[in-house]
Amino acid sequence: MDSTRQPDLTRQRILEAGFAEIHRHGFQAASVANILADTGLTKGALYHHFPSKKDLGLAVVDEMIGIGLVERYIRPLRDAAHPAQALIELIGMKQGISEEFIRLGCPLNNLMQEMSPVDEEFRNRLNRLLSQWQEAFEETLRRAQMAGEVRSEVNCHAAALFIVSAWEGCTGVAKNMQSVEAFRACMSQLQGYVVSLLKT
Amino acid sequence: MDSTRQPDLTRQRILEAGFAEIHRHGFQAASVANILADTGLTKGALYHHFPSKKDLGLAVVDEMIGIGLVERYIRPLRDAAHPAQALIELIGMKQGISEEFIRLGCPLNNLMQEMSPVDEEFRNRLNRLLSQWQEAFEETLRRAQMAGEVRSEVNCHAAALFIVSAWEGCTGVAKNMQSVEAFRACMSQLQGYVVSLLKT
DNA sequence: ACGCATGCATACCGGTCGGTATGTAATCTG
DNA sequence: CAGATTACATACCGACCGGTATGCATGCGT
Repeated sequence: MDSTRQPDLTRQRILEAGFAEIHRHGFQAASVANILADTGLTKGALYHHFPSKKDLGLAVVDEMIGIGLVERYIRPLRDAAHPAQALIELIGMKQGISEEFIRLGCPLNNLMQEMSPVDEEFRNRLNRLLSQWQEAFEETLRRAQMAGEVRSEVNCHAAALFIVSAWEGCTGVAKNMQSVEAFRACMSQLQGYVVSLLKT
Repeated sequence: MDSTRQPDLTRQRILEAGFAEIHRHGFQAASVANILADTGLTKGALYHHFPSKKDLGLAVVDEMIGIGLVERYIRPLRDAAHPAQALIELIGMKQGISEEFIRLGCPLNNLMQEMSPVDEEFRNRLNRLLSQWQEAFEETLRRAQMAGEVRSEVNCHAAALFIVSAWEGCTGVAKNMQSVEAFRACMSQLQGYVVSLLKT
């Protein structure tokens, strides 16, 4: 039996259940009781590892959403040998889009829309992730620009901001329409925008 | 003294206070008590005009957000003599963007992100507004296409979907960054996308 | 002028919320 | 092996939530 104490593992379980609950209901409507029910733990455990519900939420942002963002979207761009191609492929999204993701939306976008006007600390943490993402796009565009693939007059910073914004917009609208097709159609238009930045 | 009974006026006051409260905190976190405090009314008044908090929310969607959407964005497009120009100008947003709007975001987008996965009735009502908006863009693009201003191979339906999505994405990101500049920069890129649909 | 529906105010209720105080067993330290 | 600290479980609390039952005054139809 390894039913011995494994504090960092229980912490991780709380984080995962917290992420799922927040993804489903948003942060404010997320119920601590539900998180505990999912994990089989009790309040003693949660409030031992996290001072408050808000701290749990912030930890979910950093340790779940942030890490996922880097692994899924940022690192593939940084590691890409051919930046322009990698960017277009990433927006193409060969990787299966889970139904769940369409139904519940992008966790980062969800929390931004909900928490930004309400709590400065949330806003700052979320904004940090957003900036990382934007910078990854900007860096990729700049690399492609230096490689002569992107037109020299393109403002990479503004273009990167727009890509992030449009991406989140596409996921948001697709969530409302509950339509994977709409998402693909929308992202396809975004792909067209990126292509329009390339040299002919 | 006109402190006589004016039921439709009090109903309107509840709607307006409800809209403001929902805009600030979202629907689920919106407090009925706050709405009443803002109006100076009591629960008796609210639950006389609306069966439940949810019904008030749905009425806010239809009678406040929906009407505002039509007046501000849809009708100017329908009435425009020169569709392409009107579309680009609308995205250009000469009309002052209130700080409030940047801080709190687009009411339609906020509610979509919050309520779509949670409540089907909300999702349907919101989706109806979204579709109206998209159709207004589509119609405008099609008119411009028939006038020979937009390239004939452009898919007006998909382009309209993207414009709506990117628009909401821009407001969402600007809200998170709390930056009017970011919003303008982002919308400027969207403007560039629309221009790219025109004949050279 | 009278009766009755309408328009609101007041008081109250059960339920859920995040958070805390306390207890206790397991683990680490010396 | 003893003591201290860590890692939880249990029980409980006040605050707020949306909603309801009731009361009462106004305005309207007749």
